[in-house]
Amino acid sequence: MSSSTTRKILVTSALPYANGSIHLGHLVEYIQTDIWVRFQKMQGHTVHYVCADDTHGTPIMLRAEKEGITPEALIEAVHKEHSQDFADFLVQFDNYHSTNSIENKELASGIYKALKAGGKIATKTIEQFFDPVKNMFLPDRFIKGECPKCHAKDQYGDSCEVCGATYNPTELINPFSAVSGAAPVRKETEHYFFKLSECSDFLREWTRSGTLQAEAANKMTEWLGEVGENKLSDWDISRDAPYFGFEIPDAPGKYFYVWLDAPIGYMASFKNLCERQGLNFDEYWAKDSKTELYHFIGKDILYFHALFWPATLEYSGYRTPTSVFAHGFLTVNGEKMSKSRGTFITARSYLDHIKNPEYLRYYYAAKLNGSMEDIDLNLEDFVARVNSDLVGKYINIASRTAGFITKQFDGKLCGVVNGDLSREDSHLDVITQELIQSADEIKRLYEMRDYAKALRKVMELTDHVNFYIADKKPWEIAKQVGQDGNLRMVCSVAINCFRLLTIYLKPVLPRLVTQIESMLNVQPLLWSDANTLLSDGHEINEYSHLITRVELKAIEAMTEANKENLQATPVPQVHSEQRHAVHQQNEVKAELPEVEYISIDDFTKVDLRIAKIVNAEYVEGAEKLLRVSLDIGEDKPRQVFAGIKSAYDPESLTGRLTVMVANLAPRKMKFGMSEGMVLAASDERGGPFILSPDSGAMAGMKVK
RNA sequence: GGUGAUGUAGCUCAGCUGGUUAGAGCACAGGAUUCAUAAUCCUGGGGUCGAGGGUUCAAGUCCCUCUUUCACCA
Repeated sequence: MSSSTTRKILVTSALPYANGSIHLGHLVEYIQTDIWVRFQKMQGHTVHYVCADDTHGTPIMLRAEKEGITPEALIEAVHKEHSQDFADFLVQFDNYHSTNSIENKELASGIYKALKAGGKIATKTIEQFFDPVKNMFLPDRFIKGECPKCHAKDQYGDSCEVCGATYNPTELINPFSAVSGAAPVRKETEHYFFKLSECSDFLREWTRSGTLQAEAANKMTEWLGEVGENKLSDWDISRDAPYFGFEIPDAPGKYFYVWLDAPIGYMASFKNLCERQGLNFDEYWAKDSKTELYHFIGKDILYFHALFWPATLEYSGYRTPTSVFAHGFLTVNGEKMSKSRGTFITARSYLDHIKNPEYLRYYYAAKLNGSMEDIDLNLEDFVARVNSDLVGKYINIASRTAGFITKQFDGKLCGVVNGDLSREDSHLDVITQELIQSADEIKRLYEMRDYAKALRKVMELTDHVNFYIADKKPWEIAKQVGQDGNLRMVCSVAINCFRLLTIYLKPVLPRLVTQIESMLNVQPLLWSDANTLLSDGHEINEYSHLITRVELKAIEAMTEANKENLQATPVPQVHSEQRHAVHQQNEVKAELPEVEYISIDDFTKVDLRIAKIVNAEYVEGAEKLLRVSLDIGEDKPRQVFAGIKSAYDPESLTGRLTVMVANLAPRKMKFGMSEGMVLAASDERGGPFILSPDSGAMAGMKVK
């Protein structure tokens, strides 16, 4: 069967960002990759599967600050959590490293120097938003404001979630920093660029050389433009301090943008593995490497992996990837994962409720076909499919025949390989042969990452084995006198078929298969074992239940638990500044499953004061605002624009006491400066309702 | 808005370069069976293949328009 020589393969999955937990969307990719890697290892090839946490960038820095810990402490904790999640889903990395590692720093610096020496680095002065309070430049995602198209409030600096418009943060109306709330100012800064615009010939060549799926290649031509047309612009690879990352050599205060060093993390993780295992790094990464290199990614980060990454490698003297395999997104019950529906499910939550990771591995595998199409996790279908295929069909084969062998034949099988085809029961050879002959087809499908078709084939074979058993009726043979040999033959055939099916399912169900190997009393199964059968007299161990059904109740409990989770997290978390090495797909904007507490210190930062409304009036041209003058015991009253026009007449407010935020950063509005904020309650049931203190409170008193 | 993909039985999906009455699994109904933690086997109902035009002897499959859902537009 296999005349193929041993291949040397390096495989990666995209690096998850160290800013949040692994969820079921992430797992599509890791499970897809892990199955492929296990499959290749079963072929006897030399395979190294490496990954790492993506640890740099503004969101990590700010989150660590918020939690009062160092970024290093944050990423170490997340690394531990991620590692455990992957291990529990049987994702078997050969190395799980970090982009904040010495190897990565050296490689990133080396690559940068090589690019610079090759004339591929330029500097340009650009203008960026700057937070004058926090003293830092702000990524687009950290600037919020009013959408220039539909005027929705509180939108991110890159796109509007209400109308879907995309724009530059400079176009936002009344922008403010999501970090400090201050109005950002424009400030010039020098940035470093990778001259991607000079790489289009190379990239056009590379993307056409069979490295990408057809759909992905289409997208590339869209990005690259027609021959002669240069649609690529240079890539901004630097960020200013403060930034959690690697400082650029000879450029104090300038740091590598997280996306520069993230994919280099693939190399760094492998280098770390090389150092521990004595492997030859250059054999895999040198320009003339004969080994294979594959990156599994989500389709949202194709841009980085099919343009920036190969160009970076090419022009810094390294080999380029053999292929980039992009997959689609995960939907749950046909929709985006949603916290309110309880379908935003973390890896840990799944394990807590469903326990068995192999159900999910099987279900994903049954859906994955190697294309960029999205896949749907339909929870009812999940239960039906897993129970029917794995318990009802596959495991049932062993369950219904192994007992005869152990009870009546001391666990000893008879040989089936030399069955005489002229015998009346030659059918048994037909079924066994069908299974053996399917090995190559299934192998081909795994290789192409069409696990859906591979498993459909395996389940078709499983059906055939069950037909066979129904046809032979071993339970009837067992009642007949003098038919022992026949009974033993039928069950031995079934057990042999079960073993073959087990080989085909091993990449998907590694833990279950380990148990089966022990029950069958065989060495760890390799793909080449599909050429052989169990010998005459081979002794198997007693069958005991290997797998239980998924309960729909467990699914319901899981989604319920995740709904509860949502209610505990009313505080929206600032979204990541960019897509990261792993897709952040379907991630709802309200981040972080944990409750976010603030300290008393955080609270006292807010200066709340009793304010006397000395005047209130309509603002010409404003639909929602009233101009309010507030006395808080200062020399002159504060001017505040409050969005309470819909609920209050100006006259009725004058003279009232209420509560204001006195130290909110002043904001220039269309109608003038607003020097604070009047607090008011509202939700879908009504409002706004401003607050009133009990009698005795005086203007200027601090509220705490 | 532009681009790409997507829409096939209740659910999840197959349908290659157009070719007989459109398929599978699950679910459902009836029957068989009892070795197997009701698993298995047989039979059956169920789809105007998103909508409308067109090309063709022949279209789920090619072309056009519209539409659903998703993504990308650095």
